[in-house]
Amino acid sequence: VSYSTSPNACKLIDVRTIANGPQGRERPPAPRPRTRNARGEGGRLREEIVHAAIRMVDAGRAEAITLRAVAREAGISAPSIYDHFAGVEQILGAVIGECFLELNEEVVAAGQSASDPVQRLHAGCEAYLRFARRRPERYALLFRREWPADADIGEQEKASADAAFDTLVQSIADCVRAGRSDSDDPFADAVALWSGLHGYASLRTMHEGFPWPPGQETVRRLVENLGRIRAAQD
Amino acid sequence: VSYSTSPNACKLIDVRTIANGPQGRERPPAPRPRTRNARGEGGRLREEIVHAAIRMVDAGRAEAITLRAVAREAGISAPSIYDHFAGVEQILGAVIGECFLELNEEVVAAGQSASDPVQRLHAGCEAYLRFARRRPERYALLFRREWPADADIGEQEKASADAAFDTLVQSIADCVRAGRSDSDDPFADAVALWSGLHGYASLRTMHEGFPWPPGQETVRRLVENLGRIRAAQD
DNA sequence: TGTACATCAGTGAACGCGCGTTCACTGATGTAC
DNA sequence: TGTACATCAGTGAACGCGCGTTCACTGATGTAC
Repeated sequence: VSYSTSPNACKLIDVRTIANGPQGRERPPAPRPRTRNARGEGGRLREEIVHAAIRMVDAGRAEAITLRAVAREAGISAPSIYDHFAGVEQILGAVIGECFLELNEEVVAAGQSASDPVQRLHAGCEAYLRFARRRPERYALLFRREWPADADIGEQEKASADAAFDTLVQSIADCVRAGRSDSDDPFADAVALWSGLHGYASLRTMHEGFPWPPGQETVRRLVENLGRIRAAQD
Repeated sequence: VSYSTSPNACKLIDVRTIANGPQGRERPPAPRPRTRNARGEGGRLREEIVHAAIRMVDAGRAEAITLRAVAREAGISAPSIYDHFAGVEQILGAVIGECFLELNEEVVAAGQSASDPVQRLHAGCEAYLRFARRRPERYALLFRREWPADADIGEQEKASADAAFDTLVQSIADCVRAGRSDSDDPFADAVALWSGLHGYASLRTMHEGFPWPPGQETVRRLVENLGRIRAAQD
């Protein structure tokens, strides 16, 4: 049953025409009709809500995320949200959790790609910055907002964050073992390197007018200097 | 003429008591009465508005900044704003401009404090991070929000930003000249260093639970590695 | 096999609120005559 | 010196809007008897 031919749709249009008087205000964009989930599948709406919110983030409308706006984007009525979330903060928490997992998984995967430890370190850092460049709105959501107090970041997210940061620490430690880094404290140097990566990702997207050094130049400096990489001896 | 004894104040209270019915809702916090500016001094209100907004930022209520909320904080009626600003974005632009000047001036001043170039570099970077630690809400306003499109950052602000960044570049260049840095490109290294400082300032205030290395440890690593400082030869 | 009922997956209308913006106004102070 | 007037620095009431939240409801689908 499509929207334009359903009896309900006709009724809606009639009512609005009358309510708006003869001059007739512009009709709001027709909400695509949503076939409700089958019995027992009600939980699917939770996913749909989260993905509607992610679509808003990706479209640069993160600031406009409200309970009603997410409901509109998801094609449902506002009260339906409450079956799945206590409020808009919980939705944002779920969005942050999902994006956070995505970032961490990409970093970990990249950190396993090469055999040379210096290359692995570069690959992990580049993966981090690639995410920030490919999904600037998601990255901003993750690192330029306060996380809602009850974001309820789960064990899975915490573990993935630990794994991603550990990729960095271990890469530096591997470089030390291979005689390619002078780091005296891989953890402390990883903290500094993460700071550098985040700062660059953040400033780069914010201040587009700044005369940034070209290409991978800054990443290279961050990784080599903060990872205390020593030239290969071959 | 104090609020409680002025005829106007009495009238207001009466009206409210009647409007709220006999049960009487809680009265809103009495707005301290504001003696209006003298004739010809109307421009002062602009400053008062900006400082009301800064107070809100410092109180952690930056997200709650609206035209009406700023007016309340300033002790004036909402329409009075329009004599001085086109809207809340212009207020925020002025706030950002003022905070930006403050940060840049502190960095420049610190960068002139010592005679040893390595000490000057450290001093400038520490001043940057000190601002972020002392005024975390202002720092977040400057670097974790989009700036309003019509923020109208003036020439003065641009010049001070250039001066502050130049302090960084010149400090590194001075270190090179003094044989204390291996930098082959002070500008590119300053970009990396600024990234590191911003990233650290930003992450440090955001993720308080993280096991940050103690004290100045991370700053030291950022400055020495990204500034490519060589040990003194004495 | 039929049928009454329970459950599920939502909806529509309504509420009170704070918001941005407009409009006509107020009351003190300076100024021209 | 007096007085009418202009200007300045704001105010108060009102508007329409989108918001979060509540409530009673709807209509399809499964289930017990």
